[in-house]
Amino acid sequence: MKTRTTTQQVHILQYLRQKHSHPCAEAIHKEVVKQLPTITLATVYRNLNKLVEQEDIISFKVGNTYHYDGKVGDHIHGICENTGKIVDIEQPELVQYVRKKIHHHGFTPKNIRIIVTGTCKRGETQ
Amino acid sequence: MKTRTTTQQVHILQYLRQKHSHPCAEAIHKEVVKQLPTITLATVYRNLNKLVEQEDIISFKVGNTYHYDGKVGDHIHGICENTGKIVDIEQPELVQYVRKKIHHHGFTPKNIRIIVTGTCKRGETQ
DNA sequence: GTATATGCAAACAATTTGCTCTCCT
DNA sequence: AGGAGAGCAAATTGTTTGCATATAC
Repeated sequence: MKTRTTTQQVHILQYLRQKHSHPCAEAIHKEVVKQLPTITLATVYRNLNKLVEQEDIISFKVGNTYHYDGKVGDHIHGICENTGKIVDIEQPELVQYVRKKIHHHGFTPKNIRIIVTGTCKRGETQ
Repeated sequence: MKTRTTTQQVHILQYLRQKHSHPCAEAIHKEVVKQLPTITLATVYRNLNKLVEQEDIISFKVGNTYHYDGKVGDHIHGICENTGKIVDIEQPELVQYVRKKIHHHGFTPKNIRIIVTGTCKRGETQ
């Protein structure tokens, strides 16, 4: 089953690449529908699943909801309990180090998701 | 609203403390219902939520489902793509190290969840 | 005794699926 | 032309909730 590049897919991927928040499917739909008025939430989900499979984007759960991220490199996600925001913690060497340690421990890692709850700088001043 | 210790809660907590897998609510219900035939899935969920809030247990998502763990100390969860099992990767110092690094990076961490997909030792020989 | 927790069934929210039609290639 | 994808609506899954009754304190 060869995959086909559709307008919808292009828009979704573009949006995720450009946007550096970590929107959920509904937020993505809300945005993309502005340019493609007929696109449905189901289509957004189907495309997101495809993009994740192709490793063009990554996904992770917060609460009950999947969030999507156009940045695929190793990084850490921080969920600020005060601002509610999901922030990127760019520490690729740290993730690399964790990866190595886990491997030494006898588990061959593929994907590593590190999700931290706590407070970001902005959140602390609230 | 002061909390009350019920038979149901005791059984659920006991089960999670003793069992070192990482069952989901349904699996817990399946087990606990053997001793408490009238307990419902809703009650299991209510108690699990309470226990998580009280920090007697921890929870984390894999795929669409919450999994629960009676072990609350810092550790890493490995999801083996071959066996399907969730294994504990006991590396408390590593998690401590990650915690420290994240703090230095400007995010004050509370809970850290590290979830790795890959293959465990047993999975590799399959 | 009183209020919190249970059991039951119904509600919910996020995500998926079946079907028909569209439109890439 | 042929088939992957879109759109729509309905289904499914995991989890939560409202209400009457049971039970812990």
